[in-house]
Amino acid sequence: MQLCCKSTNPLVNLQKKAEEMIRYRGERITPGRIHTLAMLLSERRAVTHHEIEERLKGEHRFDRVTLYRVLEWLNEKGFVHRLVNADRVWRFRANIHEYSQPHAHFECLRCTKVVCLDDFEAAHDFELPAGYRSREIELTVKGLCAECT
Amino acid sequence: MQLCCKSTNPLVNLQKKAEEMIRYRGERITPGRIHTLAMLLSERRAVTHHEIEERLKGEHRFDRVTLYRVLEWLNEKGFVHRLVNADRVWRFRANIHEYSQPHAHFECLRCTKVVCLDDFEAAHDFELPAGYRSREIELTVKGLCAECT
DNA sequence: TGTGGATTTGCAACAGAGTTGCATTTACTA
DNA sequence: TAGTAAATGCAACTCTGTTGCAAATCCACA
Repeated sequence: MQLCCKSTNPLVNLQKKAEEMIRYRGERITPGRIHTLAMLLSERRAVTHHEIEERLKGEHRFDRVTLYRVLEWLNEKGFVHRLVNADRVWRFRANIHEYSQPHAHFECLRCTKVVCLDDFEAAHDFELPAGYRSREIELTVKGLCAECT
Repeated sequence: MQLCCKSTNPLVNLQKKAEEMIRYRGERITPGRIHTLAMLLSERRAVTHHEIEERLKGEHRFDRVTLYRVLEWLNEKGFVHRLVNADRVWRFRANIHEYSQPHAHFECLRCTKVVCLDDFEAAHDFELPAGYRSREIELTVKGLCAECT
């Protein structure tokens, strides 16, 4: 299990990688998409819109609305996924490695940090009410992270 | 497994029950608390602030801020718990039956309705990163409810 | 039963995350 | 390279929830 492991590649390589990922799908390449996806590829934690905005401020000027739309687009196209925790703020994370593979999240009750627990197996069959159909299972372990213990 | 099973008791009895519950803990009785808790006791689904407001409109006039504060108080005191789903809106549910007992939630991807799956057993031990401590496990099954299938 | 004082309530104003409309700019196709 | 559909920037907006403060209410105690 690995947490928050920054890629060893320089960010430039990730920008190339992001560009390739988008081009491969036949979608339009824009600076917003490249920079945002590259940033998310470099980060294994799920990060907020605000955090992304702060981090991209240096290399590329961005309107916040544009960033919202880029994130929504990346989510729609399956490049990233998003989740919401107790502070009711969207958090985004690249889908690389595990396209559509379910995994659990850990949420720190004190600092509200969210990390992904990749080796979760969604092997549990749930008995649902009649007529209900399960599509995905989201599991969040809440507690205290190492810094907050 | 039961879903959204309205109590067979008339609402008046639930108001008495709510009052007893609060009095038993030595807390102050107010109309807001009684009506809100009674309403939540009658409902097994997790409901939003807005839904509660609508439903209480007839019997008791309420300021929305007061309702927010009542809900926060009920949550703090352990009479209800709250959860947030993909629409980033708090949902509240009475804790009766299962004080502090973990259970899963089902969230409909189309109508965003949330129901509680009571017979979930949080028997899964998770391998957490070093220094991390688990306090509770939240499990959400996402899919389509009977009406939306 | 009446009263003092801490709690709760109502109102207004605010805060933060996210959305919408629209004119301008950009990426890509032909 | 030009035309066009898509993406961007800006301003204004919505929606959920919060804060400050004066007025009303609850309840312990006399």
